[in-house]
Amino acid sequence: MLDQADKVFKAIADPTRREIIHLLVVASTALSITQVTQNFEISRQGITKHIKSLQEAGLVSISEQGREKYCRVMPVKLKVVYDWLSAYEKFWTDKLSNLDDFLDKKYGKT
Amino acid sequence: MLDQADKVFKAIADPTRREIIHLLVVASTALSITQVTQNFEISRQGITKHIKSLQEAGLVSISEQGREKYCRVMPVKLKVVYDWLSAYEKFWTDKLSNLDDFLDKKYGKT
DNA sequence: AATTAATGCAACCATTTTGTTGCATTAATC
DNA sequence: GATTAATGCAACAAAATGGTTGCATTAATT
Repeated sequence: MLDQADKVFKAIADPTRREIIHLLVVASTALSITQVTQNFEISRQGITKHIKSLQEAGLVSISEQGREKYCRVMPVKLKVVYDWLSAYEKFWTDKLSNLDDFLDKKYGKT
Repeated sequence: MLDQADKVFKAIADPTRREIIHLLVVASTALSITQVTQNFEISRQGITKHIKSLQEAGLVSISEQGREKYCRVMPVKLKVVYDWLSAYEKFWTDKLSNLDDFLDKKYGKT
């Protein structure tokens, strides 16, 4: 069984799913499955599968309303990715600390 | 053909590959394929395949030295993920800006 | 009540992924 | 020169992925 973080990483690995996330954030409102589908070239069932995987990752929550299912994005769930990345962030945000690391290693930590 | 960003997202989707990245960052030195393998339960060939996918994503660079291949991690390549995330970062870093967005929408932007 | 629209369910398919094993090759060591 | 160690190459297999289609169900509309 994949843990939640794993599901999020897998969910965002697919470009279509990243686009769905983007669409729902930009829409800034819940969209039905049909409405989501209209923004893509693939079939409704294809979209449904993607949404299911997003839902299992917690990235999308669904509320039923009559015969429609409204999908709302939960961007906060992307935080696990952000947290994982934060351990490596220093490698691109702070050139100086890279140099520090380098010098620490070369001349010994003070 | 997958673009580079896509390869990075796919590369980090696998937990073993995320562990390899972590191992190489912690090691803070290049490790041979055999050395990497010793830190996992799976076969050398399994590791080799993972390293190949990390290499194709640009996340690992390899230098040959005699009969050995040394793997060095290039964490800066994770920046594409960070950049993608930055569009959503506001949803967990700043509660106030969420409220601002909400009020902007409800009462109109000033 | 009949029709239409939104979705669910299931089967199917091709491709990719994640792993394995066996054997070959090449480089280092005794 | 023979042996050992690090890796490459190739075949294989199981499972997951990303997509399709056909038909059923349920809810809304006319």
